[in-house]
Amino acid sequence: MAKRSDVLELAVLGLLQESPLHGYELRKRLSTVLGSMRALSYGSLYPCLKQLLVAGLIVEDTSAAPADGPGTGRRSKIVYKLTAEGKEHLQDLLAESGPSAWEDDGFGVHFAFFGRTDAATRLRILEGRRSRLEERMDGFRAAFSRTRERLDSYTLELHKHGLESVEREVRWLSELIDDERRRESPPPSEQTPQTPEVGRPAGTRAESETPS
Amino acid sequence: MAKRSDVLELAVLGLLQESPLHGYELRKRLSTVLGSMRALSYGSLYPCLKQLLVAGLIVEDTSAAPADGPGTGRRSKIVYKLTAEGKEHLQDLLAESGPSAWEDDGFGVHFAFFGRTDAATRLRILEGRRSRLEERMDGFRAAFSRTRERLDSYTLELHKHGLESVEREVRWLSELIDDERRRESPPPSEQTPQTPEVGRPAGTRAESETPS
DNA sequence: GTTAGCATGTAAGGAGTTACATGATTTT
DNA sequence: AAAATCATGTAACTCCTTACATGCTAAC
Repeated sequence: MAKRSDVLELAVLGLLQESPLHGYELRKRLSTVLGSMRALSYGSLYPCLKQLLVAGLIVEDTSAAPADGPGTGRRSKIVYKLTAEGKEHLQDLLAESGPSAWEDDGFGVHFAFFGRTDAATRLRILEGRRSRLEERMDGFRAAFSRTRERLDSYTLELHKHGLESVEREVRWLSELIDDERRRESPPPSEQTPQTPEVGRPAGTRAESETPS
Repeated sequence: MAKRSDVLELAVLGLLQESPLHGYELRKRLSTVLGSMRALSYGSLYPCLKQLLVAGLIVEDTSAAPADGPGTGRRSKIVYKLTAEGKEHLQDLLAESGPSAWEDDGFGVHFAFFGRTDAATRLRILEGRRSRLEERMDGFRAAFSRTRERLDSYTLELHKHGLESVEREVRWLSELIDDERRRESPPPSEQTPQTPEVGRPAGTRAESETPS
């Protein structure tokens, strides 16, 4: 029942499912693949790996051993891979669609693994995230009108920019949600009822990519 | 030389300069006035106030005492105000234009108090923030082109949205910087050399507010 | 052969949260 | 008078970072 911050756990297991990795490489991917997540330190990563190891969710991948060292078990890299339990646990985490998947960090990580998430969960997470942001917008606007006159212009400008950022993300989410819905129940399909492009996840062409 | 997280310290001192407040009210304003900052708990705020108190930067404001209580010093609210030292220290913090003022949280708080910050510092902070974001953009784009083919569409979509968000903030900052520069050295002023609107900080009309 | 980067870890501590504990004031 | 909200605080705990310690490997 260890807590282990959840998002880090999901991120690590998710990346390891794609391919076995050692810690150093894992950390780099956490920065790049999960753009949302700022680079985390080894001081966080290695203890986390150790916990996952003792929990039996990952193991050292001996099949990738170079076996070129002299004598006793020499290896400079420790490559980890998921166990069966780890895969199962990852599925549980991916099926999670509660508040933890709507938070700034949590959402980014969950979204990054949408390719491995089932459609219904994707939709729940996107909608949860959106209503979370709509709440935040309401708070913004309330503070806005309540204090309208007695805010200096810089504070006002900051609020305006923040509000626009949130509105922008809501629009983005709405497009993604529409895409998901279209995939789930495609329109009556007036002609050529082709399969709904299973290989191509929704949302690939949102905003700014004009159809050539 | 206590560290005290710096941004919280700045936020508290900055708000108290505007008007003396008690802890409960202070916390509400931290959420609204400083929209960037998510609501922080009393478990953080009260210890911070205590530290500022023993550091001599704030004092309990006895002039605001209701004096309606029976007998010995009865008051349910503890109103804090800045001391002379506190004001001085606040000025030092506001003059800070290093990396701590470019970070996500730090920037928001510093920006919120730009009304009390001198022009040169404002410019340095805005430019520092912008180059920080440009670094982040470069990282994004590098990861983008390096892994272009082997990213699933959801991850790609996430990166695209993140990149566009940063680009948008950079444009916003560039407008603010231009405004600041215009205020500092107004153009040769072809006619009617009026004073450069001292009462109205720059950047009040960035984006989306079309001149009516 | 020495610098730079890869690779793995640990110990100490900073910064903030949750949960708890308490009581006053206002509203219903 | 009960319930909600205002108001102040503490203790334990979580999560993460910084700084340190170590050694291997590749490049110059």
